Amino acid sequence: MMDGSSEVIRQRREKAKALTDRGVDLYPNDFKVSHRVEDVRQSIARQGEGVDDTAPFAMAGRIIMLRSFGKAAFLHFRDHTGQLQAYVKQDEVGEEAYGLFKQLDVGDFIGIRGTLFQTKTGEWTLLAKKIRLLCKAMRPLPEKFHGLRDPEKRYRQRYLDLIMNPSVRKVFVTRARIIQAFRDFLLERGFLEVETPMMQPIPGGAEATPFQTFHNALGMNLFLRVAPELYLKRLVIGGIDRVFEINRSFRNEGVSTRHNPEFTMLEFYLAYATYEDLMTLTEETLRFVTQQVLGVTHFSYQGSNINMDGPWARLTLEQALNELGGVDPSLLNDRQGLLALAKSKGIEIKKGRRRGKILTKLFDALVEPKLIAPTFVVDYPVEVSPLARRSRLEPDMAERFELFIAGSEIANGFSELNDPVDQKRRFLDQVADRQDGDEEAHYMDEDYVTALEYGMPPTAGEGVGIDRFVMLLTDAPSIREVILFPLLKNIRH
RNA sequence: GGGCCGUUAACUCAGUCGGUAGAGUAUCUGCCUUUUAAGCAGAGAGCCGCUGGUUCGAGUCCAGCACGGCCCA
Repeated sequence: MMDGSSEVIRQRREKAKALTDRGVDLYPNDFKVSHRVEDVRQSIARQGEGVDDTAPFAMAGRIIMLRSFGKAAFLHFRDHTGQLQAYVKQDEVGEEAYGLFKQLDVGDFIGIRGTLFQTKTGEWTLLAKKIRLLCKAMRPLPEKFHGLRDPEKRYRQRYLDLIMNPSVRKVFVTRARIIQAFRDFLLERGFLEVETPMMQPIPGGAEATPFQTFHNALGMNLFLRVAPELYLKRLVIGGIDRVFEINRSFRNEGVSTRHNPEFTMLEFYLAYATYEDLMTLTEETLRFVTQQVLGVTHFSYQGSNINMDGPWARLTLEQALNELGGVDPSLLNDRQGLLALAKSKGIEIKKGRRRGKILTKLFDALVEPKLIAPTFVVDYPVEVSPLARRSRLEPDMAERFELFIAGSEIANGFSELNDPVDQKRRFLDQVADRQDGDEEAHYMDEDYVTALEYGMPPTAGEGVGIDRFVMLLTDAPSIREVILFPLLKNIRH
């Protein structure tokens, strides 16, 4: 258990004490590394049989496997770039050093000076001339064959997960490459990357419940942002007319396989563009990232084959509800009828919700799981899109789309509302919704309206759920598999 | 918030009808100087998630709680 009194841990402590008693420093920091495992692999690949077997190497890493004989041993050690076998024998290191070496365990960090040779099976191996302890591990690693499986331990002690499960490490390398590919794509097109406040006096930019906090010195309530949107648009007003941010937002909601209270979003804004332009750009971006990371533009996600080649399907919200959700078109403008339908499907709609909200709730339950191939859903009611521009043809509709892949919302974008008078009216509607008990409704943001009054060029903007997209490209069944330290409850005793 | 499932050695897991705790790996001891989940022989290791209840007796049955997983809202 975690109290450290188990037999294995007691034995480690005794070994550590025995080493200390013999004058061994358990935690030195003066070992200089000349080569990483990757360097050795590359040099072998380059030189093949011609590798110089007298060249000295100084290498370091964690012992991850140890096969010990009487007076010799094979071990595998690992650094960030890979793992390599080493051979330690008494004839080479001497009796004294070999005696100390016998006290080392799997999990300890070591430094080895030696030369390369091939074993009789042809495996390139570091023959130790000198071996040193660099850090004593006081707890044993999980078992080598089955690894660490308990999901709770994997998340709470992610370092063990990373040591024991190579596929986990691969997921997070892929995650980093995905983010890099998004960044490369946008920088290439002249976007400026910025950072805007995560602590906001008025939370805005999404319909979501915020976390609240308090600044002591300023005596000021603050919210963790639910989206960076309103700040990024202030930057567009300030003349940065291609701008993006990749960072955390926070929503005070339950956790699930698709929701973590803190999550990573890409938001970008492009002036002189419309939501139509944005859909085209979204296809290009996501195809580019997929191609960069996977080398192809198709992949399998949880048994579904996903092809990112375009053009992607486009459906209006009402079409989707009708054709995929089986909602009778005559009901679409009948609030009472929609409420009855929701009730019959077991979908909870809180009191006083307007028609648009009911439509999107029905959509989430009846349509979203069916949108497997990349699909844009367009034409959302204005009342659920308080920051989006009205359609010129249908003023009750917003120029807005959401992108769905594998039954999951991946992106949300629209032509931005830049009419300050309309924006103020929309905020007032949201305030009314909030008074009707909708905790997710927007707050009034007078300062943002003032900013709009200075003039924002016609602009289109979008948010992309990075964690969800990483799930797709890594075939992860849960968002916790793509977040290094997902939020878990404290263990109470 | 609701439903179902899980929690046993450091790790991965068994544990029958309620009868006093098992395996593999790891660890420890001995042997072993080219192994590949090394091998052979031996040994030690447990708050059975927590609290209560039923019972002569609970890992096992019941209730509550905690944490986790999946599904639903």
